[in-house]
Amino acid sequence: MTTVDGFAPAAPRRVAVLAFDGVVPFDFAVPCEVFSRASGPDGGPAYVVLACGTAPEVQSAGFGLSRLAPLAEAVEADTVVVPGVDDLDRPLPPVLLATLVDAHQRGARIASVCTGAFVLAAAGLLDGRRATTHWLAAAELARRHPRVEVDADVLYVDEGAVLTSAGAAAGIDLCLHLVRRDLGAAAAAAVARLSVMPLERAGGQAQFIVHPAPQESGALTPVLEWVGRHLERPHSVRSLARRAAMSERTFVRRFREQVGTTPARWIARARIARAQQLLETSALSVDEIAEAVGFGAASTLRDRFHDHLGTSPQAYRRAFREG
DNA sequence: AAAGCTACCCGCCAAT
DNA sequence: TGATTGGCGGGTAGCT
Repeated sequence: MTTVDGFAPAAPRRVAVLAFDGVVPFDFAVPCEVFSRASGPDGGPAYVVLACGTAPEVQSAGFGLSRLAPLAEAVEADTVVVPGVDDLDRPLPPVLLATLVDAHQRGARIASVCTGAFVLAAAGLLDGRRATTHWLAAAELARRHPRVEVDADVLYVDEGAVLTSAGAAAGIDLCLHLVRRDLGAAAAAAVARLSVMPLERAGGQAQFIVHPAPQESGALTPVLEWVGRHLERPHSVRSLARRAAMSERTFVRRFREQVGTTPARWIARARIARAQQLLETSALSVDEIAEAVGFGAASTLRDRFHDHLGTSPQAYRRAFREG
C-alpha cells in the first residue's frame, strides 16, 4: 500500500499550507518545516512549500503572518494542509472552505493538524470518513458533524485523499507519514533525523496506536501496555484474552472496537516499530533485533519490515544514520 | 522455495 | 425483546 516511488519525477511536489485569522502557529509551522526538509532521490528539495492566506496578512496568536500567497494558488497544490484554529467558534471564511472543496475535487490530498479537522468537516470533506482531532475537541467534532466517524485514540487517520491528525505534535507524525508515502521510508527517516524526531512513535502504524490518552480508553489498555513491555515474548490471542479476563471471541471483538485492528496485526506493527527504534539507536545485529522484538527469525523481520516500510532493516539503518 | 501446519479471526448462532 | 457473550467452524494468512 505504501507507494515507494524510487523514480520520482524531477518536478517537486507542491504543498500548500493554509493560514487564516486565528491559525495556530505551531500547527502552521510543522508542515512548513517537515516538507521543506525532505529531499528527493537527486538530493534536491522534494517539495515546494507555499504558504497561502485568506488575506496577504493574517493574525495568529498575537502576531501577524505576512506576505502570504493567495488562496487560489493552493488549489493547484498536490497536498493542502490545514492547521488548527485557536477558537472553534470563530466563523470560518467561506472562501477557505470553497478552496478546500475545489482542491479536493481536483485530486489534491487534504490534510489537517489538530483542530484543522473542524475546517475539513465544515467543508464536508470528512462526511462518511474516519477522522481524528485534538482529544479535547473530539467529542465536539462528533457532535457538530454526526456523519464523521471520530476516533480520539489515534495520532492520525489516513483515508487516502483526506487525512487528519491529533494534537499539534501528531501533525509531525502525519507529515512524516506523507513523506514516507511519497518518497519512501528512507527519505522520511532522513527528515525525522534532521528534526530529531522518531519516525514513528511507539506501537506501530500510527492509526492503530493506542493513544496514551488522559481519558480512559477501554479495558484493553493495560494489556496493550504489558504487551509493549514484553514484545520479545510469544503472544497469542489465547494468552492475551486470558490476561484480559475475557473469552477469546470477546477479546478479539473488543480489540477491533478499541484498537481498530486485529491483535496479530497490532503486535506485528509494534514489533516493527520497536525494531525501527533499535535500528536507529543500537548497534545490535538484525538477528539480535529480530529476537529482541519477538520475531521468530530474522527472515520474518525482513519480510514484515519490507511489507510495512518498503525497505530492508539494513537499508533503513543506513538511511537513518547517514541522513 | 514449497509445503505443511498452526493460529488467527470473523460469520454464525445458541445461550444468557 | 434487544443486546451481549462466547463456543464453533473453517477459510486463510503467516510461520517454520
